[in-house]
Amino acid sequence: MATTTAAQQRAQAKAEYDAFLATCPSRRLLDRISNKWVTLILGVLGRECSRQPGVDGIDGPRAMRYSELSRQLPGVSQKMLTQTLRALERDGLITRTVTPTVPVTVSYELTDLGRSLNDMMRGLKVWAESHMNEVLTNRAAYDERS
Amino acid sequence: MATTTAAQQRAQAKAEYDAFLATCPSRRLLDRISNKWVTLILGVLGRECSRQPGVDGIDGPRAMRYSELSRQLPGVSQKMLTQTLRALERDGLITRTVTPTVPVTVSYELTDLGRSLNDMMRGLKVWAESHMNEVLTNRAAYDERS
DNA sequence: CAGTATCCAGCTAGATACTG
DNA sequence: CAGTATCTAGCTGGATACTG
Repeated sequence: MATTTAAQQRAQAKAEYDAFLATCPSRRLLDRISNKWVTLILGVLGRECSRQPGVDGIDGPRAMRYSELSRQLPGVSQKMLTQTLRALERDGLITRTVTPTVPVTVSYELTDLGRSLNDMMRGLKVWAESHMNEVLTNRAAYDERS
Repeated sequence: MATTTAAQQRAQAKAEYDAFLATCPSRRLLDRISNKWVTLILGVLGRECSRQPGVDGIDGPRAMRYSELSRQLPGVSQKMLTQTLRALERDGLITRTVTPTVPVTVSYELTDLGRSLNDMMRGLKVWAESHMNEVLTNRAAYDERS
């Protein structure tokens, strides 16, 4: 048979769609910010997010040391903290500054790009705070019914 | 010893933080929209996202049938499509309408809440389209260095 | 047509141990 | 202090098969 099968056509459509998604800026952005620790780190570095209970933060972006970040994010493993910080540095969202004291001092700070991202996330936060209750109500109602 | 150990204190801080995150609206929102198929389904139902190559869409929210959604989203498995549609319905973001023809006809449509979410996502899309290139450039530069 | 049911491979977060 | 290295358990997406 010289004609393509339905399965082949579907496979090709999928391949094209995957290629499209791989370059879609929105999808790439979502892939980055959907990570739990990414948003939390950006949050504490920019103090955009609600305060954690019992923790006082000085407002405005500022540099923070590795250990301080670790304390601000209870439950983060060293692996995830380091891994996430590296990824954010790689993307130019934060800077990593090493001061050769003994022992070494490392501090992290938002870049302009990182601050810009944080600003955008505020829109997301606003929507969440004004609509998530409705979502939760819907969810409860749905579960009730079934 | 009557005093708590450092490990105990850390465990408690983690528990408190987890509790905080569990109710944080922004986190809940991110948990919902970070899913690949969620954003894509909301996208095609609202026609907010860029068109897929070779696919023509009529603008404006409208109802779509299960099979049509399936065609618009090459590569989605039946399991994921159904699962995601159910989740969105549960959250009140889309409606599911069953018409008892033979065989049965089912159509999905955005609710006002779903449209509102789509509107918010447009902000995200704008940021992505104007900044993701910079992120990608930073990423490439970082990889170059190492 | 619009699903449901089941099974499995792959990824990843976290725990643990070690170090310049 | 600020990491690196390694191992594993658990979740989730996708493939496959079946159905009112």
